[in-house]
Amino acid sequence: MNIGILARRSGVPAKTIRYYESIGLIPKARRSDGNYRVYDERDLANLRFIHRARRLGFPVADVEKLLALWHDQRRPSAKVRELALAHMEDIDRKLEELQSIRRTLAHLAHCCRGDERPDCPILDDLAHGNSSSDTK
Amino acid sequence: MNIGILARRSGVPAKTIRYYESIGLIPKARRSDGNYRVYDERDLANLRFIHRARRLGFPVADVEKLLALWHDQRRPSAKVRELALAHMEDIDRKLEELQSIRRTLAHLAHCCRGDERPDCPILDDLAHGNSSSDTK
DNA sequence: ACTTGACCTTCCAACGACTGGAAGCTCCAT
DNA sequence: ATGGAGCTTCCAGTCGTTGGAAGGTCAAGT
Repeated sequence: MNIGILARRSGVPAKTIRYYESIGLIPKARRSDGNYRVYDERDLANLRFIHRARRLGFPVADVEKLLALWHDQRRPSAKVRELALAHMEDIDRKLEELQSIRRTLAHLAHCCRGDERPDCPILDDLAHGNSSSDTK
Repeated sequence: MNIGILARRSGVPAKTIRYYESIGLIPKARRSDGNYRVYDERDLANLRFIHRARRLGFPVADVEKLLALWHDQRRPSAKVRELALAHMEDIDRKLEELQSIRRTLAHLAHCCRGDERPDCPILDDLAHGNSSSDTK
């Protein structure tokens, strides 16, 4: 299987597969006579795993750990759970920040008439920081 | 006012102020005899504006537009409102994605016992994508 | 046999928004 | 004059790709 097929079947772009090889997330691929990378079903399974973990927002470093745990038949599931929970806390922090920002923005946009006139509470807030943009 | 003072008073690190100058977000500063950057209260007001806009998550390109509108006495507030609303839509998209990821993660972590045994629904899901990690 | 076009290779650069660090200059107080 | 804080420039690194150039390979069609 060439890299293009692997890309289509895994959902990971060829460019990204090469990148993953370059940073050591996946092993160096065997090469054909014409120096093309050659892959098999195991590589596909690996890449699908990686793709799903990335879509769940795990950083590449975590994906590496998850892969290692996946390949380790004797892993304790506690370690995986720990990684997932830590990542969730990260997400919760981001959610809270985004929600706070969203609230401020919604309030300001609501206060702003949004017409041809120049007076604008959004700019006033950015300029003087009186009200709600002090989100932390 | 030297760059260190400006940094302290604006909340923007000196390094970042130089970076903003280098990308043209703020004008090139006047220099002292010893080639130090010299700032005044207007620069401080500018930087505070930038700092608040950035904290609200506006990308630097938007901050540039907001700054220009702020300096334009004849701006229509509609333009500012438009920028703010577009940014809010962006935030809403991110919120939805994060929330979807969070739900999946919470479900998986809930299903995983997290003990010394190797069987782990989180890894199973990443490996075979049966359930809920197909968030889009 | 030759040509076309799709696919592959490597390498370098860019994205966004900084941040770190090295090497060296300036300013002020002691 | 010496020390140390603060400033200067420049280059590199962060994170995870992505874009593009220049060139090699492969299979199909004429």
